[in-house]
Amino acid sequence: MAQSNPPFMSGVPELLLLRLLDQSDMYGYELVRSIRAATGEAISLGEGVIYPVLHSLERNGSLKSKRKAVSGRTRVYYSLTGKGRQRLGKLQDDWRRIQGGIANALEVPSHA
Amino acid sequence: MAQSNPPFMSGVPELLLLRLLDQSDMYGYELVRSIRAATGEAISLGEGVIYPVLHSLERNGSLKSKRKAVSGRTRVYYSLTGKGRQRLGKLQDDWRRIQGGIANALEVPSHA
DNA sequence: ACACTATACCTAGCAGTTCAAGGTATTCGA
DNA sequence: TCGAATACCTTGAACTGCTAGGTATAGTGT
Repeated sequence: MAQSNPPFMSGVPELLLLRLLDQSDMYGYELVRSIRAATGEAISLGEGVIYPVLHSLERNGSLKSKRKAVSGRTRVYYSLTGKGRQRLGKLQDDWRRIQGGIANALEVPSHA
Repeated sequence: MAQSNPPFMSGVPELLLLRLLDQSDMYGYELVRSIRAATGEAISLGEGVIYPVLHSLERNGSLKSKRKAVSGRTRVYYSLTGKGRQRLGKLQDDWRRIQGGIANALEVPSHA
């Protein structure tokens, strides 16, 4: 059946979104800039990445949304659910694991 | 014509390969196990990942290979070239950058 | 009044990367 | 002698994330 596991290093956009939403509710457009800021400009994810992730997280119950009209414009604020907080924990663990693994490999003294 | 940049978090298999080969010459099958070991079992890349990367690195001049017969079996040993060492440096910098960015985002005190 | 930028939402389609699953051949241990 | 381990390899597909669009409203400068 050729059932493929997700690539070993994926889900980072999801992790960052959940992490920021754990600190405060935010809307999509805001998250785009917040991710850039929170990572010290190291990571810049476009709207084409953010919105689809937001939608799939809401579909699976990790987020819930609330539309809010602000001076004529509509914003969709997202907040974490219990399931989302759980998901965040798992992704954080996964990340630390692979991050630590790579750190190990890199820390070994160089041959030169 | 829809020219896409590589995903912001790719090239880790390549990084690990180059890093290990910087320590000592190795052959493909050996690298598969070395990566598992060096990362403390955190990352496990199959032969289907390793061999293609090895070949493309050789094609672009980052590695050179040397066939060696060992008790009837043929092993292909790879070693870093100058270009490969340069490539390793760049990938290491890239990695530290994005790794640091994510660390920043995660280190901010949690809302809970 | 008009244009231009920023805000704010969204989707389709593709490109690049990694993965699973095979295939070949030799050697070694039970 | 039969299976597991060694050692090489490729194909095809899955998955993620990127580019490039699209809509609409509000603010700013001229």
